[in-house]
Amino acid sequence: MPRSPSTADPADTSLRQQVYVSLREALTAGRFAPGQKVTFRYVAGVLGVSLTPVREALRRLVAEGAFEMQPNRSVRLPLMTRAKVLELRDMRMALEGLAAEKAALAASRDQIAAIRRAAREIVAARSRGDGVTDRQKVREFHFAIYAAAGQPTLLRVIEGLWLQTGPYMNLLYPDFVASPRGPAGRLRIIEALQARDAATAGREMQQDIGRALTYVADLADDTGNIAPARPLPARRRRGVAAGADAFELRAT
Amino acid sequence: MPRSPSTADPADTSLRQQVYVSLREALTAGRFAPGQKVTFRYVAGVLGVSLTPVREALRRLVAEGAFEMQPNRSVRLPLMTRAKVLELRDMRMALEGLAAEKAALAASRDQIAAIRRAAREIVAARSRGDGVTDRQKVREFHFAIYAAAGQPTLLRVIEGLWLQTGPYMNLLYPDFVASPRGPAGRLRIIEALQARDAATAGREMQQDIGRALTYVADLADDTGNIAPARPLPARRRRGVAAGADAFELRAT
DNA sequence: GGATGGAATTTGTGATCACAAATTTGCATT
DNA sequence: AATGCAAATTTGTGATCACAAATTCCATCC
Repeated sequence: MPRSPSTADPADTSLRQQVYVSLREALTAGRFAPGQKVTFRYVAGVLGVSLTPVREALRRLVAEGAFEMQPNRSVRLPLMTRAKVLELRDMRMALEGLAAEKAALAASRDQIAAIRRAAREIVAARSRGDGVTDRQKVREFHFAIYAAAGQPTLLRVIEGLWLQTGPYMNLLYPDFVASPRGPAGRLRIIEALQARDAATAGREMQQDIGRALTYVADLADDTGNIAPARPLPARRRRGVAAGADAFELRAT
Repeated sequence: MPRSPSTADPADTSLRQQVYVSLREALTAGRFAPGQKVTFRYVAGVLGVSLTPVREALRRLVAEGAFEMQPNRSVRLPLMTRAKVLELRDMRMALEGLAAEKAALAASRDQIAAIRRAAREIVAARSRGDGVTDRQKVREFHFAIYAAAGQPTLLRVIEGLWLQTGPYMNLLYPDFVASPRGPAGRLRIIEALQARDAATAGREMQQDIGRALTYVADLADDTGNIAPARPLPARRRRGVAAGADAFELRAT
């Protein structure tokens, strides 16, 4: 068993890995617009490396579905149609439900404490209106559970699915939080983990994900346009294109 | 939606893709031994290409979990422990069950006919003792169903999971067939698809996979050794290493 | 005889180059 | 002003090279 079951191996210091992590973070932070074309040389230029590591990092992200390759051999951020959101919803319900079941059976006292802490921090951040911390802690809450399941392959696949939904969850963030989701669902999950009740933990996790992504699906049409209920603050236009913000290579 | 939802895009004529397909086939055919190290230059030499396309193809397979990268930065075929088989079993039950449900709702008359045909050919091949055709048709039967579900992302992830179990299913083939699996389960699946009974189709698919992989799990120990009930015909030793057979670049 | 240390070899990584496919640009024509 | 077409530019692909990390080999020593 490799030391790090996650895809972001901190022991890997290769440029390829650094580029991969940078792109992943930029993706999660919503710094690519839907349908935006990403060229190898542009990424290489921004990060100050040659094409070689960029190629490998970008190709990996294509393999993971985070980017898509077009027939004319250019790489773009995929558009998110309503059908694709629903497909991802059902896959995430199945796999993250499974992970929650496993976590209920395997989570240690310390791991449950960490999960509970993340849940508290979500509430705190949301009451402050701190969206960045909110999203970060939501992710932390979920992955603390999935890591506690102790299933490295399952974890890797779930990470891949988040990578595909991530950019859009971010794009729709204000609406997403306004959706009917309070801390109650999370508390029920934690309770089930504590009680080692795998069936309930799985079911509650499925409901949580199902509600969230059904809501997101209703914001997407069939042509790949995402339509936020309220217009987004600035520079982010719906539809294709819009200029890319630069992203920096994380500190080494 | 890309023309080919599968990972093996026939329209892609790049060397990278050809190397990827070659490695994939060699993997599925069991031409790599568990734990066997695979060097870039060896693959490049056998296929008569430079390192560049080999790197990208092999890295993609690492990203898909078909190979694993060691801390000393060499690429190997992962060992298959009992725990990993069980993990893959549960993931496959969840996702292939989901795919069967979707297929029950979406499969066309023609698609169901193709599924039925594959099921018949499995029976025929098995009665002839034709293992190669048997395995091929089993794969065809399953993927005909998953393709009928019309969910490209789901299909891609399932293909990735098969790529991880494939080499070992092959290794254990004689035992696997001897396991208590007849055509009955497959017929029940087809019946459910025909009746558009999603719940039953999903449940039957889960049972089929659950039975098969539980059986395989019992043949694996915790150290990564696969122990066939009867010794395998020849040159294939259990445990680490054993020389690699060459594999050829498919006709272009 | 087995352990040890350093040289020789193997092997992955990143940069660079040549080239062909795709895209954009710019100009001429209707 | 819209259209067609060729030149110019952009961009992905594959090969090659230099280099450092890892591995193997082999002589030497206890």
